[in-house]
Amino acid sequence: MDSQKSSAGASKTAKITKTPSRGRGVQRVSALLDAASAVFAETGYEAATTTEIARRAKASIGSLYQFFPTKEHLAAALHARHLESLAAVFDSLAAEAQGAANEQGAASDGIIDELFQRLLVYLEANPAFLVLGERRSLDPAVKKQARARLRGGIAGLLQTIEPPVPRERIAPLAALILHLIRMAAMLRADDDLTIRDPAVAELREMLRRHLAATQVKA
Amino acid sequence: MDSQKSSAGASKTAKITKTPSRGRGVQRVSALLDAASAVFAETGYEAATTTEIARRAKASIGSLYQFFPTKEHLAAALHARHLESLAAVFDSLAAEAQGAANEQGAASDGIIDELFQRLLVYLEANPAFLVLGERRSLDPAVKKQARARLRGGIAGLLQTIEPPVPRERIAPLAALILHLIRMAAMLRADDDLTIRDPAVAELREMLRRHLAATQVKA
DNA sequence: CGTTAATATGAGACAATCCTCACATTTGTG
DNA sequence: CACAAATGTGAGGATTGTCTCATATTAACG
Repeated sequence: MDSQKSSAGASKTAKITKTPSRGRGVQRVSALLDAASAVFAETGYEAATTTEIARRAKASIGSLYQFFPTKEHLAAALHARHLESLAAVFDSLAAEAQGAANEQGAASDGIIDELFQRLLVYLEANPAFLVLGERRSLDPAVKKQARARLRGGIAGLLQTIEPPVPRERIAPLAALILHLIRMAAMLRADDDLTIRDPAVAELREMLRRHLAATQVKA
Repeated sequence: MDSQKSSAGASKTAKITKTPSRGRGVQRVSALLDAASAVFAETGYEAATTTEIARRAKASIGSLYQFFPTKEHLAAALHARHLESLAAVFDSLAAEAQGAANEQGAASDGIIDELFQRLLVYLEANPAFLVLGERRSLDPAVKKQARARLRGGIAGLLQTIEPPVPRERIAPLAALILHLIRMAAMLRADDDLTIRDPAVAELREMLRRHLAATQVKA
């Protein structure tokens, strides 16, 4: 919900975004973010126009700039919002893994399959997230932080599976899996119907095999 | 070298690009393409300006527009040029595989490793290719054709390895490998130093394992 | 009901960029 | 050398897009 980087300083033109304090404002912001998500997904970051976003949110441009002093701020807020949603996915998945562990004594490695599935669904439903995560204007520090957060979530899940994965492989594996999921999403969005489903199947099988081989069976 | 789509019709504003007929023009075109490659790689397609490209090529904007009637035409020509180079890589690799087959009786599956390596090197040396292949304005038909060409190259190599890969797995595998290589390139460009090399290693090991398991040992 | 802070509006200032055009220069050719 | 075709030039037309601002509307609260 926090629309701007008020805490992590170094904002050159310390332009203060007005956070809505009344119900109407909150709704507007939400509608603007929704519209932005759609437009960014359709046209990409650069080609997206603030005018079009405002139009779709049934707001005037002035209204948009009341809450988001810059197109870039709008993108940042939307990106942050998506990250929150993804964090929720990780949390629920971790809870499931925990539950399974308590019942059976150990979490299944199927949790990774489940993760793969859910993230894929999320990314297909919210293509703007990938667009925003790859846009040129994204502050490298923010990008790094976002990646670290996602990798951390995956690493957390990797730690729970049984038989275990060697400690030192967890970090690179998490990075790999994150990229694989993004790749699967791109693959589904881009490619030919006849090729994309078999290719995604091949990808998942490859990952399962690799994971199984990496777990220490001893 | 063919700068425009003179053959495969359906060009709406059938604007005819002037192909250089004198040596000076050929050099200009080459310099412009080089400059474009650099600028596109640095800033992405949309943020790249024709003015900057002309400046780097030490040409005037007028000169640029003499040979490329549109920024988009320039991008298309550059994309085509990169595709040619990549085709050359595939050819040389196929020749090697053929040579190895004649000497030892069967091509090694190490040829895929070699492919991976060479494409990775090419993509790192020519980041503009990825930029152009993913730009929003890229004609879907052209994109499809480019992908098919690359997949075809990989499929050709897959067919030569011994023990063989089942026929019906070749196409999806080729698609998968193509995406994996792109992913590896992005991974190297994007990620943290401490994570990227282990992650790429993990990726290559995963692919090797998957390939080995897919080959019919019988 | 009256005051005031929040929210809404859209014309247009300002800047950036693609591309054109009228004209200049170079170079191959008879 | 004379001529024509190819190539070179850069000011500026035309368009587009971000963001500002003066002003209008809404709604919470005593």
